[in-house]
Amino acid sequence: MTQQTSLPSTARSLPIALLRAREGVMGPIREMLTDTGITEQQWRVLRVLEEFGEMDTKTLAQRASLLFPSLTRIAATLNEKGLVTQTRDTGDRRRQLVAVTAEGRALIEAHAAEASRIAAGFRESLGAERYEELLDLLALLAPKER
Amino acid sequence: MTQQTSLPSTARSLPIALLRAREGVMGPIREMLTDTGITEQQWRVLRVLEEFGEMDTKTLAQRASLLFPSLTRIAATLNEKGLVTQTRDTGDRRRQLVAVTAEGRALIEAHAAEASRIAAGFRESLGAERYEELLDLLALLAPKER
DNA sequence: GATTAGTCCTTAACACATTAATTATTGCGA
DNA sequence: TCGCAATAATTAATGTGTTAAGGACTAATC
Repeated sequence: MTQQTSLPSTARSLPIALLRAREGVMGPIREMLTDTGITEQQWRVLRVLEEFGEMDTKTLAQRASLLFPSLTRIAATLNEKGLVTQTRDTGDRRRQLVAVTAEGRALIEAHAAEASRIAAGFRESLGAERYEELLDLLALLAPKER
Repeated sequence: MTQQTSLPSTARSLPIALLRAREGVMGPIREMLTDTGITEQQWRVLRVLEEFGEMDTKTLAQRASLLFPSLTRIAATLNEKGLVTQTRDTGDRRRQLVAVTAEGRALIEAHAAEASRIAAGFRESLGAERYEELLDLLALLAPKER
């Protein structure tokens, strides 16, 4: 009596499908980032800071979808590159505030046109309706807020 | 005159949405894998080998969505654990063939029930129709075959 | 059959992901 | 105020992702 529980074929596996879709999407983006000298995660951090302004690292980690230990290194790297500042919260010295510098903003703006062109390309390739639908479906799978 | 090219809000960014969806999906799966002693990628390799049988590493890497250097390390690790075998192709000694062992198969079967329960859970939470639709949309974004 | 190019795989180097342990600071209660 | 739990951040350890370079073998060309 072998159990023979039917695992889904790897070809229709949701985790693998998500992985492969992300590979496909990141391809052109990685090309763009190559000549910025920063990584995909560093770009995400800058984007979030530019959109929402200075914030504490906990909020930053959530918005950029990064774990704390990763953010520690990334913030330090971006600081060394002069793209962000790190300051202690005077009220609670455990907390750290991060903000994008003028140089960081300049880096984003220098590539904003290409980045939005790439994003628009994917939107167009799926069609606006299916694209929005996809984003909604993906949001349903995201981890619940805590 | 600031340029003000409209980058999509990070909240509606496709790469970030894919990342967060994957986090959500991997949560329960990671829990399951914790007591197997193997990683998510190692599990993927075993799954592919169990589904398709022995194959060369190039094919294996494609089916498991892994880059070659990663697969080199992962196959070596799985070999040490006694979960796969690695043999040279006698016809072309550059090539390597990988196969799952009985022990590897046993590991999969020991967790197949829980794995398929998790997969079914996601399918149910979205509804079968939207679930299939999601897989189709994701497939459209995957890298083109070469 | 020696040179050359191409293919398969490995190694190296650096950055990130994940989990766990550690440090620094704050807040609370005996 | 002393200790102790809770929170914010860092460090450590292991494994993977990515790019580039290297090594081994094969195939093509002359």
